[in-house]
Amino acid sequence: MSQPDTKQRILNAAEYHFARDGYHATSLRSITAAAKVNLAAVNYHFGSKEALLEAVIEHRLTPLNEARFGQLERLLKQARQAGEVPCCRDILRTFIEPTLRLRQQGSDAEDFIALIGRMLAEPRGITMAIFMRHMEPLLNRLFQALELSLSGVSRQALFWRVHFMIGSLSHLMRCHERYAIVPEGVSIDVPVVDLVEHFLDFATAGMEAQK
Amino acid sequence: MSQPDTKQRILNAAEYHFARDGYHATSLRSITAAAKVNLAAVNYHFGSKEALLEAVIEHRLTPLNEARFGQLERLLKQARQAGEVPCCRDILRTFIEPTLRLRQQGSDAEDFIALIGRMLAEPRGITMAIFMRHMEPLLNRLFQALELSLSGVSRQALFWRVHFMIGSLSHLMRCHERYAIVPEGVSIDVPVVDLVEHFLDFATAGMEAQK
DNA sequence: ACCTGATTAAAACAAATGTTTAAAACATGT
DNA sequence: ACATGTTTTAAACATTTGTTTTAATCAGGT
Repeated sequence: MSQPDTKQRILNAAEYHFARDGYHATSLRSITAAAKVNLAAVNYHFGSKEALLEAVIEHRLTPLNEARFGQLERLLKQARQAGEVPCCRDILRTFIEPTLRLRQQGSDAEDFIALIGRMLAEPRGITMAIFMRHMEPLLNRLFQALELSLSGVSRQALFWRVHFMIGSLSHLMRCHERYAIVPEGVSIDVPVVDLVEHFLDFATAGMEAQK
Repeated sequence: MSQPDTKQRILNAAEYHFARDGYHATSLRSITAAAKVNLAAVNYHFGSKEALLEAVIEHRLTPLNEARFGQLERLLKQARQAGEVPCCRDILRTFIEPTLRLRQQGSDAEDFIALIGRMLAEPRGITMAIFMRHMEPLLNRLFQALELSLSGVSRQALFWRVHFMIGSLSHLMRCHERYAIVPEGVSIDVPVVDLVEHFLDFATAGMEAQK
């Protein structure tokens, strides 16, 4: 009864604390305390703090990226069969929707989404390297698809726009409730579906912008 | 010959290292080593590591925000006198241009811009609190101006779009040269003027997007 | 019941952290 | 030249960090 889930408990606690406080500001002791396991368990099961981070990433990012990849391929195939070019909004949706879906309450990956956001912002080094290794193929495919759809936008401009879009997304993922700069009459607690549409409104228009 | 600039040397070194490695991952010893001052000098001149961070922020962000504020007010006044409503692109420009100008090489605040980007991404706590305290008035004013210009966009939607825009900007500020996902035929080393226009193309379209 | 390998537990380790202390060096005004 | 307040220096401080060690505990097969 004790062994089976201790590894999982560590993963969950690590996810939570890495997401909340960042990699460097999180100590193994706070993780093991939250997971109610012995301090040495981390090094026993994962080898090191860094390997633990990679395990957390691997555990969540792999399925997420598979979902994103699958949806994108499906869309492209569908369009190809219809002899059309997929529209920008649909392409972006394949990337954004599976992501933000994880953000909704009770998704059990709620924390992870903040962690990705944070990784995209952490300084060069471990976190970024790990993250990019897992993202590169998907990002390349996404860029390729967008290039197909937005033939009017130069390669250079498209690159920057994707960059901006990723920035918007990572910022959104990172900021759950914080940011007290909420004007009157605005609610932060908006259903994820609405949030996706808000994002797609913004990002699609930005992508398609005429010079 | 020794006293006059030791404080400044610490500030510069701190700026560099905080920007490069983040607040938590930077040790006072690496700062004082780079600044070629004694370790205790930090606590003597600034009181604590946290206070040093605040000093760095204060030192750079105050003039930057004054520039942004000034440009925005000038624009609004100009429009008011002409009986017009300032266009979204111009409003955004007052915010973005002074910012990215610091990014260009040899601006001596090159590091700082990365630091802001990083602060916007660091977990709740010290950094964010310090940063927000300095940003809130300007952000409120910016929101107000945008609301005036984009009367067709709901308050709620506008809030999110500003959020996305800030995200794009902070991501851009943070990523100088990294991000190896550079497609063929794309150059990262683009003049700041061009970068500003790329950004404004994207952000303005995103802001003005029809639902 | 006993052995074997895997897991947990408590303690200790060495290294690095921010901060403080106390004395030395310096500059400045008289 | 002296005295005074400021700055610099080197050393030490108490914590905290990730990791390792050693022994205890557990589970399952024979």
